[in-house]
Amino acid sequence: MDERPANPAPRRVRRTKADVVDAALGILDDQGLPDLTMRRLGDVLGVQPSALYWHFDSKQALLAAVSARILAPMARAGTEGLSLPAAASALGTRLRDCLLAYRDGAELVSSSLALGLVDSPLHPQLAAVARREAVSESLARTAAEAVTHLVVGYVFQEQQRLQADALGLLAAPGALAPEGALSPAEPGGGDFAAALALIATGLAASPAAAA
Amino acid sequence: MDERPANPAPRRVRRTKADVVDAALGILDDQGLPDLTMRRLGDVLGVQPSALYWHFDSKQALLAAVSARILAPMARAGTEGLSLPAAASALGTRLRDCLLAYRDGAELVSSSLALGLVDSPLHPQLAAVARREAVSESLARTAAEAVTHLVVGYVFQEQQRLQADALGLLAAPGALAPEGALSPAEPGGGDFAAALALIATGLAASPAAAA
DNA sequence: ACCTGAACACCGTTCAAGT
DNA sequence: ACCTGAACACCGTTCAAGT
Repeated sequence: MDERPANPAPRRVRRTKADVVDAALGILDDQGLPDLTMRRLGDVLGVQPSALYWHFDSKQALLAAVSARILAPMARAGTEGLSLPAAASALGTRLRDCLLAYRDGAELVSSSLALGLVDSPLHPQLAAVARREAVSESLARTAAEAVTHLVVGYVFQEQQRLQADALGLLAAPGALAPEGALSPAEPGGGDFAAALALIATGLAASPAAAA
Repeated sequence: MDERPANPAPRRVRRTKADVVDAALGILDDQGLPDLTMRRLGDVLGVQPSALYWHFDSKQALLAAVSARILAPMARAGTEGLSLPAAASALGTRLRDCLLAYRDGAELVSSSLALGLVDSPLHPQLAAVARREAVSESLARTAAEAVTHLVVGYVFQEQQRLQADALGLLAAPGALAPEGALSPAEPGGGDFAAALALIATGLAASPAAAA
């Protein structure tokens, strides 16, 4: 995955793919996705924007690598002893945490996922659970896709609201809302858990034929 | 919603908000979202790009109006005699049709929805069903959000694949895939229906206390 | 192998001014 | 009320050339 040579202690002065992704994650987290431009990234790395095209074919490819890094903790999630519904629920919660860990994480991952530039974060684990539990693998795939879309959609909305509220706190001209309720006119808040449970319940009630 | 004066047959020569949205939908459908720029839209309307800022505060506001038009058929969907799970399923299918009706429809609606610039397309109808069926309104809201995120996520991915395949058919350099299978390496295809059924099943099995 | 410098073909938005 | 013209401050990407 990296073009670093085989000899030990390479003492690089040049940037590597991982360095570029590091810098991009930094910009993403404290400036947001719209400010993650090739020019700003070049500035942070002390390099011309055009230099980035030696490391990545395009900005989309770069963003896919950033997405993969955001999703990396998903590969280390344990599902030992869990049923398929329980695993789907646990992995959905964990995916939400991964996306919330970086500003605009859900928006970024959403598009990398839609473009097929990053792997489905839940499928390998849920497929393994299905094999162990003698449940249909196609049900596992359906569960992975349903939970992924649900979580990404929820967190996308959640992160936009977080930023809107943050701007509101700084830029509200006259009447600030009392310190009680955030976002007064906003209807639906945090029933993410209820929605995730809906899918788990559906899984538990599904005719789970053997693979 | 429109600034057209009250007298009948106004014989306008100037553009109205609806005209701008019409033109935007045209560009969207046959050039795609990345080509829906204020400059191209000005060209189509025979107007300077800056003129669009008299009709809309920003490009985002314009895109929200386009999203609302794409979602307009949802308001005319009937749910008479349906249970909450059946209504959720039927409306989910109809939402998919709305999004598929325009190129990049899901991507566009996804961001308008996340930014809170467009109304939830399923909530009013499902809330009405819940009242009629004496089911908790919070369950209806959860169902509306879950189905919406699921459908939008699925169709987003679906539309990206459609375009990738279309490009592949035109641009494939040497070996074209045999006319049998589209997108050979693509893993999961069309179990959208299965995922939607998962939510409906979960709804049917939920403890639906009265509102 | 890794990067510079310069260019190309664009963007969204603002704003004074016109009619 | 509706729009022009010009400007501002940006974009992603390519490509010859350097080291």
